Amino acid sequence: RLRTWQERIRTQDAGERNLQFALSEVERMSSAQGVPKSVREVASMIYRRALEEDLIRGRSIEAMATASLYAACRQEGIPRSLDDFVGVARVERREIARAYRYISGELRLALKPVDPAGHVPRFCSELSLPEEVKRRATRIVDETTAQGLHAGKSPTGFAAAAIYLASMLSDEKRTQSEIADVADVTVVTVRNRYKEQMDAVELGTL
Amino acid sequence: MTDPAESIEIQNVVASTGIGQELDLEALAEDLPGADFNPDNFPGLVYRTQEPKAAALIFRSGKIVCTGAKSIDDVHEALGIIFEKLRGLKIPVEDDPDITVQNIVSSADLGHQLNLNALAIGLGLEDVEYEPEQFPGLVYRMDEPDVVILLFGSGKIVITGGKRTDDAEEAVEEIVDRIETLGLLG
DNA sequence: ATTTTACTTTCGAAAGC
DNA sequence: GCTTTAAAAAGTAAAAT
Repeated sequence: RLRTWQERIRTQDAGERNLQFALSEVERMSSAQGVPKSVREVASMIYRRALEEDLIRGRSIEAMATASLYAACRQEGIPRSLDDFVGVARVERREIARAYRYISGELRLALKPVDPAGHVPRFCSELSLPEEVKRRATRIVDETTAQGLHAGKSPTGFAAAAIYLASMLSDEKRTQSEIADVADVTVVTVRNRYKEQMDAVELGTL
Repeated sequence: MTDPAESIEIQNVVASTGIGQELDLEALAEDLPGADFNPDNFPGLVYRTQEPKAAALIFRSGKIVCTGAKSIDDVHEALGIIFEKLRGLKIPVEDDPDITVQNIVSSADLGHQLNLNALAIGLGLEDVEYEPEQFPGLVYRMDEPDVVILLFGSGKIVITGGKRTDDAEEAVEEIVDRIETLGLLG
């Protein structure tokens, strides 16, 4: 039995081993970030497609695996920022970002821009905020987004600001610092964005 | 309404040329005050001109890259200064070296705020890169003229990748046209 | 809490790893 | 692919005041 196993390892071509490594990395990072199983499968599929299209050769397998996972989250609407994976990946951010652009373009994923509203439920849960705040924050994001106020802004920072505003409006206040921490942005960003949103929305309608 | 094309400002011109003569950069670094030469780091010697302000990368082969100039005339002027400096050092420089503009970076203002999300979808996700997590600008690759345009929520834009002054002008007209057609301008 | 400095993106050439 | 140069756009971050 051992001999057959060793035989298999020996005769396995490098490509197979690399694929296994990539998929195990997808699993590892998914677990670390709590990515659902269905999305991990999409990530595996994206990576296999990239392999078929010969997009992997000459590039970092780790970066391509991470990019596949991030792309899968984007495609499936599971809000996770690229920085969430930078923390668990073994390659630097710059390389992951480049790999993501490459995969996204070559595989024609045509992913739509991130909707800041997608981050609201997750952040609210981590802050133990009630449903009411979540609904208000989502409404603030939807309203300001419809005005195009989010153009060029960080989706996580934008969502964080709306939650800060909503939490105050609902008498469930969380400090800028608490919110900034779960969103992984600075208090300065929360402050800047929430001031803009404050001016843009009709407080009475919330 | 002011024409966006008239707001175009050239910010940087990159050009290449050559003096048709091999150079000893070690010696040149000694003779040229202000020259930076770190061969371990980069093979080119860096020399900066004050007026017009520009930076030149001078290579052992005698080829030179000039960057930072605000106009094509400034590129010629800056390189002219460098040619004279070299001649002053008894280095033979061709009479009138060919100077090739490789890239022109321009900025402009469309005069209206832009909804980049809507624009990303409208212009076609295939030709667009818009990742606000990473960078606030929308990157649009245009075919004709062959340039890359960075569009911001403020309506300010950057045009780069063009080799002719006209490229930026044509690009602005084209992008304004496309945005208007989409009903996303103003 | 505000100011300054710095990094993100796009582009191109150069010589060489 | 990287190294270096310069420049704009606007957002974000970190260090300094």
